[in-house]
Formats: sequence, structure tokens, C-alpha cells
Amino acid sequence: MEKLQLHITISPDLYTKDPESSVLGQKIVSKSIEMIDRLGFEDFTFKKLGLEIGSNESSVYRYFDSKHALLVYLINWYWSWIEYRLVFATLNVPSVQARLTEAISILTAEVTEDNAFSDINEVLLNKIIITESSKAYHTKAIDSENQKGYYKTYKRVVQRVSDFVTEINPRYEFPHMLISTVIEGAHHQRYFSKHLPSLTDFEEGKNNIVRFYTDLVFNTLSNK
Amino acid sequence: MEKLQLHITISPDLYTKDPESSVLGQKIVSKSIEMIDRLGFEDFTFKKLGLEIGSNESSVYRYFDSKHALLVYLINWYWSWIEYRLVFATLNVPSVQARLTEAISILTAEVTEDNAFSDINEVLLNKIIITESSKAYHTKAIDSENQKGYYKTYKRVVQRVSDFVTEINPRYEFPHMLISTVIEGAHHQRYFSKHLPSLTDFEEGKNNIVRFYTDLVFNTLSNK
DNA sequence: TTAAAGTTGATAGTATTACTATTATATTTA
DNA sequence: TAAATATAATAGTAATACTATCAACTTTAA
Repeated sequence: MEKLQLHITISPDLYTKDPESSVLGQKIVSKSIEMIDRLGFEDFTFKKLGLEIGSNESSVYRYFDSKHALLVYLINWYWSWIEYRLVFATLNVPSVQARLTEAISILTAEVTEDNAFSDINEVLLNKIIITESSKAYHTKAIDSENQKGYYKTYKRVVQRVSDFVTEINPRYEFPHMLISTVIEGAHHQRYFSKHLPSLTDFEEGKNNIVRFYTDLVFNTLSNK
Repeated sequence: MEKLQLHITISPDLYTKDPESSVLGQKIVSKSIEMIDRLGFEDFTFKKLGLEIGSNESSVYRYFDSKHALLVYLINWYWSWIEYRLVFATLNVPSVQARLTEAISILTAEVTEDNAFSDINEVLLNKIIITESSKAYHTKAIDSENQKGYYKTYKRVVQRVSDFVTEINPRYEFPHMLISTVIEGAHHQRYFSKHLPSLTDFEEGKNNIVRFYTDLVFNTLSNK
């Protein structure tokens, strides 16, 4: 895979002090990913994090206002990374169909390789997105947070792929619904496959989730 | 709509003391629905609930072990109610296509009418399912809870509708993925339409969510 | 009808959480 | 080398998610 020295830039609205600006900040981010994956978001605390990185609760608060803010940061990092991969993978592909196929694969496949661009483990981050990200936006504060730009990276990814859909079929009425359904759906299917398998038709090694959503999209766009 | 005196039965594993067995229990359930909708699940507490029903935190704990347990109870009540409506609406429909159409509509339409079967407000409960239900199963305890039958009503609904899919196209590989995608997807779209509208193509009064998912399913089943 | 059993309400207490505030001590920079 | 900045340590707060105990009231059943 790509081995570029990528730098993902995160909007300053998403942190109090930039975690990429110090070793401590980098440790906060990388260790929090490991701990949220291991403990679940509910049982993860800044106190435990401070302890594990040989630092202190109050030091973590200097980077992020709350553990919710940290989760939102991680989610934006993830979607920036996906956006980068999306752009990279579709850059020199002349056929829109091929670009859309590639995009669906990036959006629905499990992340299995830590590309080690940075201190961030993308495999674990993908697991966190699947399990925890809905907790970030299912909040009473959603509207004010949305206004502050907390979800703009995600929205940009949806827009980008919806544009492929519209390019293929300009008359199709629901490009955004289609793409957001694919993204959220794939995450649910990955989670269900591990914990509530009767809700899926997952089979190990058969790539069913990617195939299912790819077929879904292309059938929808070709019909009528 | 149907105005039967329906009684929905909930498995005793989902409560400590049956809330339908007393006036206090009924108040706990109906008031909790109103409060979870109003405050959000995070800010809802048994203490506040006790206060609002003129009772006490400790009395609420006699019915439900935790607020998580109460949420799981509400989710099961909801899916039992959906299952009842599903059975009722498809009972005398000879065509499988028509039965599936009806089912998709029940699963994806907004609930706008409180049928007042009981002390439960189905309009608010539907809103809770949309906003809060993913918090119930995105837990570290999911596997043990699943074994205890916490999610069986939901799984039964998915199975029931998946059976229509299989009846229409016995060769279709992914009936469960298709139906769980429709259900979860519709809930997301309803939420997005209110809070992150750029992720949808929702338009008031145009029934887009039901139409989108109905078309999605039938296109998928007719192609190939 | 009366005693026993069950239900509810009130109070108190616990460990933990999600923070805020303050100060001392390092470390960096100018 | 002084000033500025970053970090660590400690303490404190209000609230949460419970558990435990006990008194009072209500229902039931012999």
C-alpha cells in the first residue's frame, strides 16, 4: 500500500492544544486509541489514560476539553485519512464506475493493516469508529457541535462519493442517502458479524460486506 | 388504524419486577420514555425519574437493575410492537411483494400516531429507538447480554422480514444484511434529516426515506 | 381480624466520574 | 540567566450509578 509520509491536518476547533505539537500529545492520541478499543468508551477515562502514559489527568485536559472532544478528534482524523485514501485511489482512474467501486471498497472494507504513517493505529481506529462513533453524534448537543464543524470531515467524504453517484446517474434522487446508508450500514454489518451474526450473512473470507454494498449501489443506479 | 386492546408480553429476563404489574411500574415506563426523549439517555437518571413520578430512586431500582436494563426493556417493547404490526399488516396479503412493501413501510416510516394501547407513547418511543438504541448494544457486555436474550425480539423481526425476501428471490445471498441495513439505515436517515441534513436527501412530506428503501430493496431483488 | 408477607418511601452511604483550580517543578526560549 | 511555557501533583466538587437498611403502609390469606 501507499507508504507516503502523509500528514493529516485537523482543524484547531477540535482540540485545545494541538496533540501533534508534542510528544505528550502524540502519546495521548495513540494510547487513547488503544485504550478506547480495549476498555470501550464508557470505561475509558482521562485518569486511566494519564496513568498509562506516565502522566496525569490534568495534563490530558490541556489537550482536550473532555473525553467527548477527544472522540470527535479521532473521528475527524479517521475521516481525513479515509478522504486521503479516497482521493489517492481515484486520482488517475478515468471511469467513474471504477472510481465508485474503489470508493465503496474503501468505505466498507475492514482496515487490516496499520500503515504506520504516524502514531495512530488505523486498524484499532477503524474498530473504534465502528463501535463508538455513533455515540459521538447521538447527543443533545449535536446541533451546536455541528455548527462548530465537528462533523464536517465526515460530511465531506459523503459528498465526495455522492458526486460519483450523480456523475453516473444524474437523475438519481438519493445520492447522499445511498452513500451514508452504505457507510453506516457497513459499520453495522462489521459489528453485527462479530456480536449479532444472525443480523448478517457474513462469512469469513468471502468479502460479503463489500460485495453486498457494491451490488446494492450498482443495482440501484442501473435500474430505471 | 388498529384499535385492538393489544397486550405486549416482555420476557421476564428483561426486568427485575414486572413494570406492568403495578401502577408504579407503569408510571416508571411511561415517564421514562418521556424523560429519555426530553433529556437524552445520558442526562436521564433514576433519581430524576423518581422525583417526577412522586416516588423514589430506590423504588425504580426494584423494577430495573440499571438504566441500561430499562433501555433494553423499552427496545424490546418497541420491537414486539413492530412485530405485532408486521404480523397484522401482512396476515391476509396474498402477494409476497405486497407483504414486503408493507413491511418496509412499517420499518422505515416515522411513527406519528400514539395508538394509546397502553401507557406507552409510541411516537416518543420511536424517537428514542432512533436516537438511543445503538447505545444499548454498543457495549462491552454485548455478548453476554445477547446470550441472555436481550436482543432476540429485534433479531426475530429481522428474520421475519428476511423470510419475505427469500420467498421473493430464494437465490438472493444477503437477505439479513439487506433488512438490517434498511432498518438501521432508515433510523439514521431520520436522525440525519433533523441534525445533519447534508447526509440525506430528505424533503418534508415527500416520503423519501420510505421510497428510497423500498426502491433499494426491490431493485436489489429484481436485478440478476 | 389479625398476622404475615409484600410493596413502597426515605435516608444514608460508597466508589467513581468528569471535571476545575492551584501550585510547584521542570524545560524551553529569548 | 531571566522569563515564559509545559507538565506533574494534589486537592476539591457536584453528580452519577448504584447498594443497604429500615420504617410505614397495603394487600393477602388463614
